[in-house]
Amino acid sequence: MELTDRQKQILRAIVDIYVSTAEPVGSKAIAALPDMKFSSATIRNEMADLTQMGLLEQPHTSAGRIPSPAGYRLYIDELMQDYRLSLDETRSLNEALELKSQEFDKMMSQVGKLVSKMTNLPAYTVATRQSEAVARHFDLIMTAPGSIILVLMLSGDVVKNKLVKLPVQVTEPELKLLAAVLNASLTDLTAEEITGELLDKITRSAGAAAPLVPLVVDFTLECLRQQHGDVHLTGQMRLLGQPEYRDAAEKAQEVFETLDEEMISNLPAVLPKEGPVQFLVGPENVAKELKDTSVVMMRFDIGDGMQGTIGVVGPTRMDYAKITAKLGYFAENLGRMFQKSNPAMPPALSDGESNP
Amino acid sequence: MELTDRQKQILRAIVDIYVSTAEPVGSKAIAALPDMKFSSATIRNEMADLTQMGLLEQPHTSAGRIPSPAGYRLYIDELMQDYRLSLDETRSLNEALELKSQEFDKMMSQVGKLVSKMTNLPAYTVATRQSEAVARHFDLIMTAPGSIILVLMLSGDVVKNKLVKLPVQVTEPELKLLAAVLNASLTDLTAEEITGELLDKITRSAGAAAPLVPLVVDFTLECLRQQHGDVHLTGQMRLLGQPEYRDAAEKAQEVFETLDEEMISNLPAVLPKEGPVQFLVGPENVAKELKDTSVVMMRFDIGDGMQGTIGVVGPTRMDYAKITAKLGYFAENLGRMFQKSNPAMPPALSDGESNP
DNA sequence: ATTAGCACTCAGAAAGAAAGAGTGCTAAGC
DNA sequence: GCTTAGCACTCTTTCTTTCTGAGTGCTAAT
Repeated sequence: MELTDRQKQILRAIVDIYVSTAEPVGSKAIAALPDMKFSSATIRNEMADLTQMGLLEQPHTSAGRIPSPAGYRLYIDELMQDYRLSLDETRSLNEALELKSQEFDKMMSQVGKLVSKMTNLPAYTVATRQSEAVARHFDLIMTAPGSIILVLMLSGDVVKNKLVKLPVQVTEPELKLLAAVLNASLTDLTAEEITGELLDKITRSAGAAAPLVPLVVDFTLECLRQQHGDVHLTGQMRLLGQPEYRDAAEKAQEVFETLDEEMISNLPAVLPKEGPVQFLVGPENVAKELKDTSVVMMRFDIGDGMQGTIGVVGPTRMDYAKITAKLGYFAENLGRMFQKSNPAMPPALSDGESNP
Repeated sequence: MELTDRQKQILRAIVDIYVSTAEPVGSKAIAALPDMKFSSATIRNEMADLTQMGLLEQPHTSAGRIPSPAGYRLYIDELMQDYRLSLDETRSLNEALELKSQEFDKMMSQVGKLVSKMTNLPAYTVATRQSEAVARHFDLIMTAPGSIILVLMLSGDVVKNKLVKLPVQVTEPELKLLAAVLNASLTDLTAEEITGELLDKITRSAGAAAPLVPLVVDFTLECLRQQHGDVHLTGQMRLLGQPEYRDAAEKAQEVFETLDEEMISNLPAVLPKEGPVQFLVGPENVAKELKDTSVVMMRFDIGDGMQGTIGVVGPTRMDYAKITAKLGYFAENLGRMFQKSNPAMPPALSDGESNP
C-alpha cells in the first residue's frame, strides 16, 4: 500500500518534529507548519490512517503521535532529506579533524571521541580487515637479558608488539639471525599459508633461538587471524543527555551492558542492507535491551586492506539526517587522511574568507 | 578533641551501615547491633555530640545520621578495619587476573576494565614515569614507497610507533643506515641530553635520509617527554548503579565531564597524603562537581622506571574498606606480574583448601 | 551515667482534584 | 466527495491535601 504525497509529507513532518522535541506530535502542531495546507482535522484523519498502517504510534489516547520503528525505517529509506551542515558545523568539524597523527589505534580512539563529542552521543570506531592479513616485518629487540620485545608489522600499517619472556638464554646475534629468518620466510604469507613444514624449516634455520619460534609464530598467527581491531567505544554517558534516558539510568546501563565490544564488532552481521551508511533502528536490533536504541554506522576507507567503521548510538528517536551528514563528513575526510597517509590534513579551507 | 572509644565505635558502625544501605542510620539500628551495649537513647546523645563535632550530618530533623566528609576521612584514617576478601572473591579476582599478556597499553586498559567489573564502579588506570625516559631502540620499516613506520622502543618496555609520510624518496639501505645511526647515537639519552649539536652530527651521518631526521627526533622527544601514559577510563556507566546517581543522571554526567583524562592524570597532585593507597573524599576534590564523589587510588610497580596507578571512582558513600582490599590485591599481583614480565601468572593458589 | 517514655518534626507515600492537550466523530461547507 | 469546524470525551500530568511512620530531643526516673 503506497503512501500518498500528503501522507509522506505528514510522516516526514512528524519524524522531524519528534526527533527534535522528543514529545508526541499533535495534529495542531503539524497544521501550523508553514507549508502545510490542510486543517488539523484533515491531518488527524491522515494520522489515524498512518497509525492504522503501523507507521505511527500513540503513547495513549489523548496524546499526539510518535513514529513507530517502521515509520522511522520508511523515513530513513525514502523520506529523509539531506541535512546540510551549517558553516559553523563544518568549521568545528574541521577543527576537530586536526588530529595529531600518531599510532593507528590511538587515532581510531581519538576519532571516536571526536564523533561522540560532535554528535553528543555515544560513538564507537573499529577497524576491520577487508583482505587477508599478512605479516610485513618482524623485529626482535632485547630489552633486558631474558626478555625481548617482538614487534610485528602487518599489512594495513598495523603494528603489534609483545613483551616476551625468553625460555632460554639468547645472544643479540642469535636474535638478529632469527629476525632475519622470520623476515625472509614468514612475510607476505596469510595465516593459511603458514604451514607446519615451513615452521620446521624456520626452526631448523633459527639456530640457538629455535625455542623462540613457537612463541613468535603463535603471536603472529593470532594477529593475522584477528578480523577486527580494537573496538573503541566512548561517550557512553552522553546517552544520558537524551530525554528518554534522563530518568532511566537503568535502561542506559542495560544498553551498554548489552552493547559491549563483542556485540559491536558483530553489528555489521545483522545489517538489513548494504551501503556506506547503515541504520539499525530500534527493534531491528536483536537484543531486546536495545529495542529503543538505534545505531548509525558509516564506513570509511583506510587503505591497504583495512576499512574503518564509525558508529553512533542513540535513542530510536535520533536525528538520523543530521547524524548521517556529520558521519559522512567525517568518513570522507578520514578516508582522505588515511589514504594519503600522514601528514593528516583536513580539507583545505581557509577558515575565514580567502584573499583574492 | 579526642573521641572516646564508644564514639569511635558508633561512628564506625554508622559508616559501615550507611555504606551498605545508603540510608541514613538511626539510633535504633545502631543499638540493635550485637556488640553494642547501650540503649538507643545513649546512642542518640552520642550521635548528637558527633554531629556537633562535624563528623555526622542529618539530612533533616527526623532522619537518621549520615557520615560527613570529615567523618569519612576519620573513618579511613583511623577506624577502617581491614576487609578480608572472601574465598569466593579471591577466586574471582584470580580468574580475572588471567590476562592475556599483550601490548602494554592493552594490558593497562584490560586491568581497568577488570577492576571496574570487580568493584562495580568506574575505574581508571594510568602508567606514570618515575625516572627520566630514554630511547632503547629505533626501527624504520618501509611499508610502501614513500611511507615508513617508525617504531620506537623506550625504557619501561613501552613501544610507540608512527606512520611517517616521507618528504623525500629513500631506499631501503639508506633507511637501514639511518636506523643504525639513530641506534648508535640516540639511545639511552634523556630528552635533555639530546642536543642540537648531536642532531647535527646525526644529520650529517644520515646521508640521503637526512630529511627524515627531524621527523624522527621530534617524535622521539615527544615520547620521551610524556610523563603519563594514556589514561584508560572505563565503566563510567556503573556509577549509575549507585543509588545516589540512580535518578540523577545529570550529576553522573557532570562527574565525568569534570573528571576527564586530563584531570585524572593530575589527580596525584592534589592528594592529601603519600602512600600506596590514597583517598580523595568528596569535597577534598577541588572541583565542585565532584563534591559527592570519592576516588580511591592504588599504586603498583611496573619496573623499569614506570609505575602504575589504578583508581576507582564512586560516591562519597563507598565501601572504602572493600575497595581498598580489592585494589590492594590487584596491585600486589599486577606488580608481581609486570616485574617478572611475561608470562603473566596470578599467584599460585590451589583454588580450594590447601592440604596440610 | 544510663535509660524509658513521650511529644514533636518532617519527608515521603497515597489519594483526590483540577487542568489541558489531543483525539475521534459528526455534521456542515466548498 | 474531500475538507473542515465544532464538541464531547479520554487520559496524562500536575498540584494539593492528607496520612503515616521513622527518628529525634528532651525530661524524668533508675
